[in-house]
Amino acid sequence: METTLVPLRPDAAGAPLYRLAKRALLAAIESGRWRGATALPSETVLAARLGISIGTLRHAVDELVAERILVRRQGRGTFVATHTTERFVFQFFHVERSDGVRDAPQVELLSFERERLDDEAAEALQRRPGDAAIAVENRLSLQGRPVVYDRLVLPAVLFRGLTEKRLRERPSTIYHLYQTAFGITVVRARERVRAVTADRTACRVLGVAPGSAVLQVRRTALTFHDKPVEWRVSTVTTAQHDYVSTLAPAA
Amino acid sequence: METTLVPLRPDAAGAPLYRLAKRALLAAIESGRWRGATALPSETVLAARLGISIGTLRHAVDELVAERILVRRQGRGTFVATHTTERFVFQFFHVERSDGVRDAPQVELLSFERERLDDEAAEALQRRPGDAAIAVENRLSLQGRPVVYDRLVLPAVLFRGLTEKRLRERPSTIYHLYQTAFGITVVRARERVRAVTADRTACRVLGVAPGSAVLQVRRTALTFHDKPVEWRVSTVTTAQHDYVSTLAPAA
DNA sequence: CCCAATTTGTTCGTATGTATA
DNA sequence: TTATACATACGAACAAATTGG
Repeated sequence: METTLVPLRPDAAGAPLYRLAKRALLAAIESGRWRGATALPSETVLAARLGISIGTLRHAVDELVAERILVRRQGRGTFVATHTTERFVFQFFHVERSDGVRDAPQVELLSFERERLDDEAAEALQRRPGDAAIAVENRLSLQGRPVVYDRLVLPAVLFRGLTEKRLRERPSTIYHLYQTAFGITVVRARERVRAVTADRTACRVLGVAPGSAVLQVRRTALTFHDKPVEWRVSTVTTAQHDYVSTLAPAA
Repeated sequence: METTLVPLRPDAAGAPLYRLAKRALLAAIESGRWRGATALPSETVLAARLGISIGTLRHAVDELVAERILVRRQGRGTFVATHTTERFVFQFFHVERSDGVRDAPQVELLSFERERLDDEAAEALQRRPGDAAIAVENRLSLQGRPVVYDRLVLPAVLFRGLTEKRLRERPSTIYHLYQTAFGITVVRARERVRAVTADRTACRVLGVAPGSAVLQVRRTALTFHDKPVEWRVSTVTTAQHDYVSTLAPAA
């Protein structure tokens, strides 16, 4: 599905030009055309292709940068944001040591299974209960200490060809694998947190005492247009760590 | 301390003009000159006063709007953001019903006392242990159900003249009171969440069973230049509610 | 109800500075 | 050094929302 950048025509709804430009860019980004290390065409070229002024194009790109979908680098170009370890840690991983030290977690794969969506996962993923799914369990450790027990559920249709081996041998983060191997870019996530008492599995995986209070984080990871692509329930020991709410825009 | 808007002069560090403009605007905002319902001078006027072009001024204002310090309204003007109930609910209150219904909480004042800063509060507020402080306890209910038990600690120096009566008779949110009565504008907050077992006080205030798991949220509320002005520990029952992490920039 | 004044929102164009390869 | 890319800054014109007469 190759989209082409053509001169923009006014919208029925009367949307401003820069939003039309944003939509056009987003469609091109979704098509995967600019994935990887190659930069987008320069602002001059993009503006010319879309038949708009450079200022208007910049307005569109500004918004995509604010949404962390694009990254601009002066002198180099504009790129589709990739899921490097840094981005994972700072945008999607919200657990850090109580003294404030942030660190990338070490991940251990505990299980990989094919299953069916239960009601909760189905609702979160906007699919039907019983649809084919892949369930993955991970243990995340910080400074050698087990801290998070993750259970991921993925719609099988979106991740055809995903095997335990591929998951195990990925060179970078899971979201980076989604992006490079399946063309699925996670752009943001919704998380809801509650306190529960640790169940047997959590006790075993995290080594906490039965009955201790742990955090349960329910995450829906979204790609473009807020389409859900992953459902994840994380159990977090907060004996020596905290869940940190994403901070507001930087000064 | 009345600051004046005068033509900008280049910076020693070579900072861009729009950042100098932003700093100048921020200083004027902090001085309290534009607090309340009155709009800022129009963009044309501000640009003229600062001796810069309208585009450059808009760049500066754009950033302040992104940081939720200013609010623009087409046809009306630009205003200093106020702590209305809406802003409180959407920017600073992170608890909502598990089914996703967001609602403004009803607040009950439980206690109001003068005390001294303990080590933890002192560190969070960047003050010395033993400094004079005011401690306030609140119970927040949603749909008539007690959900949050808040304990606030305020440095007494910043809130001279704060009495139980004034707190009780405030017409709007607590942050609105800070803003209007003490000239303290909370612009953002840092929160760290952990799971704990409810202590006696929490059980009594929230009516939960002893030993149940509850959330503990530690918040440092910040004003301009990230200066801490309030330390708050909230205990949240998540039997029927969730703590929702602030969502990324909207599409 | 419409008109006029005011204010922000959008769009265009141009020139120059700064970082990178 | 040179070319290219984004960053900053200026100015102008018109559109859209709001307010008050």
